[in-house]
Amino acid sequence: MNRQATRPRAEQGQLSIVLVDDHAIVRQGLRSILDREDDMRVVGEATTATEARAVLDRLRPDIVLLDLKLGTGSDTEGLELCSEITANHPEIGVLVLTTFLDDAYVLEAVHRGAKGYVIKDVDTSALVSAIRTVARDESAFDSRSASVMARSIRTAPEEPALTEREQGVLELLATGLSNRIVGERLFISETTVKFHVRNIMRKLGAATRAEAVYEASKMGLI
Amino acid sequence: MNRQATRPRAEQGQLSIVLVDDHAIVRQGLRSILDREDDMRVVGEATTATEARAVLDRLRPDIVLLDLKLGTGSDTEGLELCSEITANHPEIGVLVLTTFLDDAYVLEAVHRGAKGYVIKDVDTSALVSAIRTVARDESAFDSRSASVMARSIRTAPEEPALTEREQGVLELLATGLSNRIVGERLFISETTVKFHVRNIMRKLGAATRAEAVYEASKMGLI
DNA sequence: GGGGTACCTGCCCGATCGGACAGGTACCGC
DNA sequence: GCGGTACCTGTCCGATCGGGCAGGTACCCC
Repeated sequence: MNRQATRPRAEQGQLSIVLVDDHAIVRQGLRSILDREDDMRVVGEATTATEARAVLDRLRPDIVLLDLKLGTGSDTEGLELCSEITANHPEIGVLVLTTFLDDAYVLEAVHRGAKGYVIKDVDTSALVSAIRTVARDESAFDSRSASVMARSIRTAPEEPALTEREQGVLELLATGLSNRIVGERLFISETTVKFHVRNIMRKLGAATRAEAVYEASKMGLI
Repeated sequence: MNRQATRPRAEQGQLSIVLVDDHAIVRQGLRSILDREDDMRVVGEATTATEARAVLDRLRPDIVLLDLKLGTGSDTEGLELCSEITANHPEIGVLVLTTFLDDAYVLEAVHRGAKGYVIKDVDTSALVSAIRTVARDESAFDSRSASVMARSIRTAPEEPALTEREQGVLELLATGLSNRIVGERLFISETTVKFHVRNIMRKLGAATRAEAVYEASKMGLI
């Protein structure tokens, strides 16, 4: 790989990088790829969010390669970590490097300040170049996550955003309960349940409760 | 890592290994881990099923580390490859090494002759030991996939196993179509659709179409 | 031939749904 | 106070669903 004209900001002219990923295999692979680049240096690793907080506080790297899916803890732990890093250490560039492309995750990561989003099946040169891009404080999104963002912008106007009540009704719908029974469970009238069901269907663009449940399930709402 | 008593069957007393994975990072990580073991040797790599067929025919390794999720092609491409390898080269040990634990995938892989199933977030020593286990023609399943198999055996009697027709009906249900419209789409009568819908609900243990769609969505049927 | 399965169809009926009306309370920000 | 939102309730009605009944064809395996 040829050197780039840009100059990183780390101590000896090298980009310092921390890896946050719960897969030893992946960390090993990244190390071995990045160690070949003489302007990059992997200075630390973390396997959990807690570990990452400590490591980043101490090492203050230029770049964090962050896998959103950390084995331990909740699904959103990686996203929360992402927020924290960009809030507490705005000088650190967060490059999300994860396995699957999930529309919601891409957008969420961007909201939370990630400077790039790359899927793990990119080839090594694309990854290395994404890191250099983030180091220049530019955005590095692979073509697929970029198209997710573009689609989100095009279709952004209409956001589902269910209310708490609707969420509760939706969850009971998914278990196959009738409006009357849902009402009994939530201590509201059947009429009110029908009211909420209609709003849920409208917000999710569904024609029937079955489709609403399907869409909600796809979107991870239930 | 200490040597094992068992003797592998490769040419110079080494286990020959082929990696099949579409992620360059993962291949790199595996290489760098396995190259440290003096009784193992990575002799080839493949990123697609087609490539894997050619590589395996030529190299006949002792072990294949196979990622079921190959970027290109259908979701089942990895599984089909698994069948082919065990059918055409029964002497090759297939160790599935994949990212997520999916009950259906574990069971399917076992059916198709995989000798082991390991999730990528295992630590390196567990992986190395799984490879040695498969080389001895024994089974190497991590605790989680083993428990999936155990659960499947316990709950095996009742399997959903939708028929093709039911699958087709289910997919249209999820899009919010009524029985009548589903019938029009599939060129069958509304009565027949109702017949299938009832069978789907029975098999999935659902009381309504909405619950059926939810369960199916959770199980990855749609 | 018998048994199993997937598949297809009809009729009937009560329960439920989806939607269109028309109301109400409570809280919050300007 | 006024607008906005979330929430709650009712009545009416046609369409749809869920389930019980009874039948059919075709295929494969033993």
